[in-house]
Amino acid sequence: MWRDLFSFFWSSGSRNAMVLVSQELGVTPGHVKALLELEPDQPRPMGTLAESLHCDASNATWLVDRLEERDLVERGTVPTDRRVKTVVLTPLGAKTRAAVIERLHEPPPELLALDRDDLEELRAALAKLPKSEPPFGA
Amino acid sequence: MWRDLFSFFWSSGSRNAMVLVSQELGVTPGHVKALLELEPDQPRPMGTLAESLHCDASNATWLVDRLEERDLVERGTVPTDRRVKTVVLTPLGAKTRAAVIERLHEPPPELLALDRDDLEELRAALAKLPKSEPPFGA
DNA sequence: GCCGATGCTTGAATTCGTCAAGAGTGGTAT
DNA sequence: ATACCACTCTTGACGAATTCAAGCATCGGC
Repeated sequence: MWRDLFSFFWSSGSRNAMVLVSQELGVTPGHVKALLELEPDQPRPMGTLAESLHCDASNATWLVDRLEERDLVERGTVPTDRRVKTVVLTPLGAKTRAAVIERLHEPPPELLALDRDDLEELRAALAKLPKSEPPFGA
Repeated sequence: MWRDLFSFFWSSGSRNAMVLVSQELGVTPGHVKALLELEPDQPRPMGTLAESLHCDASNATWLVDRLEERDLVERGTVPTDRRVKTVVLTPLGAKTRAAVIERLHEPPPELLALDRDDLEELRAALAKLPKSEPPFGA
């Protein structure tokens, strides 16, 4: 049962969807992961970014450095605490992020092979899955 | 719709299941990826291994080197073409691979939270998915 | 027997990830 | 205020994973 779902995911392009997408858009998988964690016009402290990326603070620094080099994000500060540095998407960053999400949400061909009824059935069943906080894009 | 499924995989432990499993078993994620591509007692040329791993030939060389160091695989040759080197699981390798598969197939807690009816519904819907050749373990 | 194509390996460079140490700031207690 | 500890981010060292360019041996025609 679970194996069906897992195997499907593993075999379909979904497993390395992010790798493929990042190649298409000329960025690295790391860039993509980070971009997805940032909401447009919503600066975020490095710390919470590292946390939701499940990685070291120094790794977050490195990632943001790479993103900043390519004008995808900008660093900022908060007046209340001069220790924290924030990260926010630039217009280019927001655009790239939107493209990534658009591209990631394209269903794999395996799913498109299903007919309308089967799709609806699957949809209904999936709706029962507990909502683990959606990672991006509502 | 597809987004539900994708988001589920993304958010649930499944995304880094391989990382966790490899830590448990004392191998690296790279080891795991490679092990899953090898059938026991079925030597495989490096080339096709690299291909199904979607990686460079030199990367495959590097990976197999690491596996060989740990006695998980052995290199061999084919009599018909002395250029190709084959890779085959050792007994230890086969055992490790089985453990990995066993562990990977355990469903994530999110799924276990569903009640029996919902599970059955999901199962029925998934059964309609086209069979993309199962990557491992029947 | 030469010559281009093929299969693998080697070496350098890049990305990603962790850990240890440091610089700067904030908060608190004396 | 000053001393001290905690917190945030950065830097540096290192290992894992990945790619590219170059090299070596071998194969397959011609």
